[in-house]
Amino acid sequence: MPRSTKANAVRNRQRLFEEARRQFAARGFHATSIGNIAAAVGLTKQSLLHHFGSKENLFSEVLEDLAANMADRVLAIESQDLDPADRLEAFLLDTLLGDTNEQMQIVIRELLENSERASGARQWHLIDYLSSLVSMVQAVPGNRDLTDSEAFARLYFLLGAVSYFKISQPTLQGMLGNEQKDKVQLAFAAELHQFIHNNVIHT
Amino acid sequence: MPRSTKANAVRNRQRLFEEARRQFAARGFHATSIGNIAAAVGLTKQSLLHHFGSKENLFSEVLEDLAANMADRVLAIESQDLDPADRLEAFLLDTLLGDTNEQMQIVIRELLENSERASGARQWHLIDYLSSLVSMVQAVPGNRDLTDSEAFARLYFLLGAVSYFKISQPTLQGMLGNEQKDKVQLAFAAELHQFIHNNVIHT
DNA sequence: ATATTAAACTACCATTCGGTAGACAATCAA
DNA sequence: TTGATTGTCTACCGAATGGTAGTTTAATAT
Repeated sequence: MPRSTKANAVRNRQRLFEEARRQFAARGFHATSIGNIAAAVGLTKQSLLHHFGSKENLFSEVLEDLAANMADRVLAIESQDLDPADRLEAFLLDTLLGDTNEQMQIVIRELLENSERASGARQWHLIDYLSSLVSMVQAVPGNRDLTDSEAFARLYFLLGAVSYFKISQPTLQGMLGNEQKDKVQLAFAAELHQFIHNNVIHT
Repeated sequence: MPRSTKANAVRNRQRLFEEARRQFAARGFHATSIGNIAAAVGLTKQSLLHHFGSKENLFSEVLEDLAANMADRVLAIESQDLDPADRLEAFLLDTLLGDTNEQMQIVIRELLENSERASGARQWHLIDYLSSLVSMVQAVPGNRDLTDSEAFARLYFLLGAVSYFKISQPTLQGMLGNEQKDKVQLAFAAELHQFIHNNVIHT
């Protein structure tokens, strides 16, 4: 039984990382123990510390990866040839329906943490993300006359609705059952569509 | 120096309770220690346990109080003589601008927890709350033809936007500064108003 | 072949946590 | 007055946590 192979090392590091992201998203930073993360992938806590140095480091790495992935998603949408309104809707639908569960959970947990600890440079990842999205909102024909604050508010309105709905999924399923939950999700997407295209003057 | 007086006992219990709500909202269940709560009001952990039995009990009591307060707020709005659309807007503005910070934080934390632990009977408090709000949405003239799923989706859209915006306040302040944040909040409220009154056929 | 580095392990440490046990003082009921 | 109850305390326990130290094994470089 080999106790260390170079081939598995990078793979193990990746598995630890993904398990960490999963647990941080599901339970939050404090409630997650590095021992649990390591055990979940069949390693020990000390192997995890060997790869990542400390729990804080590991978490920071998760946050950086998350920010990069969110930026990638925006870029992927922006590279598509769509009308501004459709582009905005495509982004929100991607956020709503795509594999963004863990990201949304972690972002919201960070928003909650910000009321207590200063939380240093982390939010500066967020500001670039939001800026590009505000531009996306302002590009919609009906929104050209909006001030920056108004565009930001409209974006946050949409983003908040989608994020909140996303993290409510397990609760809604438990409350309404599976079919009803799907119906509501369909109606929610329609709501989104209507809101975005409401003021657009089609040319 | 008296170590126990009946007069202070009930007051101490109340102070422990409020400090607990504050810390649970700000840090979450796991990251909050009963020792910290007790120390913050000048008592010991064991006094807290005397009053509340266990950390779980204390938290449950906070949740019950929170549910009662949310229901009260709905009732207070419902008792006002307002048009249905104005009533819905009044409720959302109360949620947005009122002293509901800790409540929103705790509710969202519970929504996040629901992805991991079963979280038993807690969500059944939520369902009554949401039901009364769905009725409020359906009472708006323009919404009479909505199915239950559609009304629920519209409510959740609004409630999500407001909740997310509410808990983002500290982050927004740090990101935008105080004046900009207030401008955005004003624009957000306008957004809310427009969304609610958009489809209303005024009679 | 040998030395070095990397990756995993066992063992341990200091701290913190929730909770229990028991003592002591203050209030109230008899 | 006396006995019981209540509120608070000090002291302690077992479990879990993040992290350190040191060891062993496999791969790599010279």
